[in-house]
Amino acid sequence: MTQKDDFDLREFLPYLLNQAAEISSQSFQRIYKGRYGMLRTEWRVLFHLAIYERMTAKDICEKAIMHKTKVSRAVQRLEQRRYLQRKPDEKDRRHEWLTLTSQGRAVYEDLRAHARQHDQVLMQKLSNEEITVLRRALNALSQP
Amino acid sequence: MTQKDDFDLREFLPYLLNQAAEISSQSFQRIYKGRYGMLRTEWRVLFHLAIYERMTAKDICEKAIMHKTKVSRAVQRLEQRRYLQRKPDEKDRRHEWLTLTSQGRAVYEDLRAHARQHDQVLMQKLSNEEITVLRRALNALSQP
DNA sequence: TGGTAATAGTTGAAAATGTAACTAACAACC
DNA sequence: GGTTGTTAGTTACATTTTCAACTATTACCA
Repeated sequence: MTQKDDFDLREFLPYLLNQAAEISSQSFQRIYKGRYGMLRTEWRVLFHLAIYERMTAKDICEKAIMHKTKVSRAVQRLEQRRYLQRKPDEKDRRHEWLTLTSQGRAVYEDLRAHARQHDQVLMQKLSNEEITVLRRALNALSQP
Repeated sequence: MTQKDDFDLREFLPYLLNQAAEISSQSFQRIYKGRYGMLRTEWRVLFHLAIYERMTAKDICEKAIMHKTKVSRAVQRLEQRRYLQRKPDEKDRRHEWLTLTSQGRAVYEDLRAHARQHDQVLMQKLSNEEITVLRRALNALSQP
């Protein structure tokens, strides 16, 4: 198991990004899964609604880069748990406006605290300068 | 859809990492999926074997940070397509040594060229300094 | 106005993944 | 030597995700 070949997989950005994303998500995943039995798709929808307050499923698809069926099912489950409410748009009844219930907001507040803490731990692995550059670079790469 | 709240989801590292990983993987995914009907797990195994030449499934689990069932199934499919061969270890028959066939190597050569090209495109979004720091940061974050 | 196209969102079946239990081979200890 | 524990890898089943087809509503335009 020795390395040959001039193409170093460990420098291939999609690979590196995937590894880092996977690992850095894991311990946070344990939190929302353990405390609320939530899936990754669900916390993503929850967080988006908490921050933007009022969105349609379409908005979430675009912001979170999730497929509409994923969003649709996450919304269903969050609604069942009474974490969000749907309200059809009066003008265009194809749209449904989604907002968190107070219960949903409470869950968000709790998870947000953990997210912050988790972020702190991750950032301890990096210098301030690295964090700044990393954020900038990740944002640049997230533009399709 | 206005923003409130002091915690900015868009600065949360696992979120940023996931977005960047997702977007930057997509166009490459179209390539290995379109040309060879491969899954992400499969190209990951293929690349590892191409680079390290000779590994056990366990080795791949560790290097690629993939669960053993994922690796097991990816290996099965790659074997069915005659991209790799298994050979039990003589000393310890719990281990199986995996190597690419010439066909598997040909597929790798092809995908590697695309990977390089894809990486170039991604890196055009970043400065040289950003690339350096990004790689270092991603490696740091990938240590569990 | 009526007919076609486009959009938001849902659903069902197929594919992929995660979890836990399993087999087979070896190790270690008595 | 036999029992117990450990390790590599597979399998079965439940959960999630993907893909394509679907409904319902609005937009476009002759």
